[in-house]
Amino acid sequence: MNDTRFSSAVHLLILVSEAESPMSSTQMAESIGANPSWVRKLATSLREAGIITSRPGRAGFKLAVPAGELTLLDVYRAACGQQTVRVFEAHRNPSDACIVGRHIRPVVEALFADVDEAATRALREKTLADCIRLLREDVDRTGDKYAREGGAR
Amino acid sequence: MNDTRFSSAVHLLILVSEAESPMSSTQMAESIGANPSWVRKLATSLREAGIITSRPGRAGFKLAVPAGELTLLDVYRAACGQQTVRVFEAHRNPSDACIVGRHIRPVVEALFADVDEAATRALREKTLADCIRLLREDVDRTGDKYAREGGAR
DNA sequence: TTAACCTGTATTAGTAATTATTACAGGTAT
DNA sequence: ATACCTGTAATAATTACTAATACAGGTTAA
Repeated sequence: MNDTRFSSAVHLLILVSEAESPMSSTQMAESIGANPSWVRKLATSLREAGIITSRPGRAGFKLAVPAGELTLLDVYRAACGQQTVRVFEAHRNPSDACIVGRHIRPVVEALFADVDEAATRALREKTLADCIRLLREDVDRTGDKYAREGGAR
Repeated sequence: MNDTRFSSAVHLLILVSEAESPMSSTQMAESIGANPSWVRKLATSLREAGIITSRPGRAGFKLAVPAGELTLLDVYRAACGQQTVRVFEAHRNPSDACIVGRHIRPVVEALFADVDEAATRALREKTLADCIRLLREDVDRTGDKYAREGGAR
């Protein structure tokens, strides 16, 4: 997992939560800096997980859950399709001809499991509302205006 | 960072620590299931970090630090060239034309920093000796023989 | 009711990250 | 002096990720 789906999903959900007028996938893709089709696929994952709602033919994604109750672990699971965060990649072809090669897998898996669990726990402690709060703080800090160009975003 | 250097480095260090007779990079590459040249590059990183010693022209990598004092964070830093574990990748092109795009970076960075720190802490708590212990347990559990084919590996 | 825009999805192409391959200049040991 | 080794560079191949394109419907508003 070295993709940007999780990061983009957080961005997307902030847009969904905060936009004054409903945004289309194309508009969100422009804000995220990604491809509209890719964004729709990401949105589909979030919808299937029950995080947002959407309907064919009609702009207007909506949060299906209060931002304060949506943990980033939920977001991660939906966006990346994995129950637990996967921090490292195990080497794929250890040799069975060697005693170390024959037994390295469970070793690595046990180690990784602990790291993964620590990362997963960290994600569970945060919600989308925390993200929105951080964003607003940064907006305030920089003196930027929250509404701009018509207020839609 | 989605490569297998960390996982491979652990494997390599176990070999270095446990092999009865010194192994060459080619032998280690065979055990790891990777390319000899790539393994030598990995070994170079470990040597530069003071984790192992080696000399041109002569097989025989050696641990430069007691296995019980070598944390996996040390290994990670040497193998991957990063001070802290990097769990997620941030999306690269958020648009400055959008208020969310303008302020999402610090939000994402703050979130990621917490996750990274949790993962980094987990790595710091483990040593190479723990890995070797796990490996031996698995060897015992499966009834495999630790020495085999001459005992070298 | 038709034009404009939308979602959802599939397919293919492009790009970037990762590893393999090859090569070779020396060092070391038997 | 032969065989094997490390260290390193350059290039190719592979894989993972994203972009691009297309299109079948759904929806809205003039």
